[in-house]
Amino acid sequence: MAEVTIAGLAREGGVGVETVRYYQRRGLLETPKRPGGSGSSGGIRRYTADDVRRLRFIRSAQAAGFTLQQIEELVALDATDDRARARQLANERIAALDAKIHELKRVQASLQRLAHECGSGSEGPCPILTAFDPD
Amino acid sequence: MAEVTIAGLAREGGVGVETVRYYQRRGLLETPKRPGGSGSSGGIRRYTADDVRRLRFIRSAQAAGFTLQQIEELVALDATDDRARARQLANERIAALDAKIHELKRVQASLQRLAHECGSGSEGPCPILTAFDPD
DNA sequence: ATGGGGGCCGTACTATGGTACGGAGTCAAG
DNA sequence: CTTGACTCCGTACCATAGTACGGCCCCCAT
Repeated sequence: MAEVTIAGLAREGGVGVETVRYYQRRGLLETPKRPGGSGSSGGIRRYTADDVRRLRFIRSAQAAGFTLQQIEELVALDATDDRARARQLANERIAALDAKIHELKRVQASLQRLAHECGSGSEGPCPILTAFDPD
Repeated sequence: MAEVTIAGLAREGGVGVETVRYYQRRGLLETPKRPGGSGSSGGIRRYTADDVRRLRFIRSAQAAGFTLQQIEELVALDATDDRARARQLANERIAALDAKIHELKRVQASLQRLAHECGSGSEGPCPILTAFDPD
């Protein structure tokens, strides 16, 4: 893949340009040097496949429930080889995801019950407020 | 259960007093009348088991991924018996939860792979940045 | 060489879901 | 009948994760 401008990077990562710039400000993405060899304030930055990977990593980690701050730590960790810490963060998150998945299933079941009770005909109360009650 | 003050309601719902007041401002919880029969600016409000149920409903619905705005609609809906709309909201959320659960499982698997690859000994790169790569 | 579409940068604004604060009122126990 | 804990209310502030804007610069095609 050829090097791209910030708009290309954003497109590859499925985010907006402003989001990329925001991640740079947060230190999650590097800001490559401007090739300013001749001009007064430099040229246009170019981004590599590595940058795309990193941006995608951020999005996946976010989907995993990591906050940007934690992702900051993960990115830093990738450089330092502190395996123990990396394992710790991963395991913490795995446990948290386990809990989250179970909770989502629980509320999903409640919703299914609600949709069912609410679904037939148009009689009766359709008890929204008690939908989650006897969990 | 006897009637309680706002602190009791908050405790029952597992939130802070300020959060209860915030929900009242948002119209998610009702604000009972102050028993101001005799004084200059009324007394202290009392909350019932119904209010506790409602507060718990809000928390569960939030856990289900509804925003407070959507919960506002659900609460309003409970009064109007618009079954079709209630069913629609429930089904939308069920589908969204399905997608979310699958995504969480996916990233959880990636984390498990990461923890495993990162877990033995202390050699090699421990590829955090590529942990989510070949999804 | 010029015009337009990006890129660059700082700063400001947004939405969501709270959390904190200060002053005044109220209530129950000692 | 005072003290101290709690309530009430308005308003202000916070963190998170962006999103928008305006001015300037750069680069490439026409």
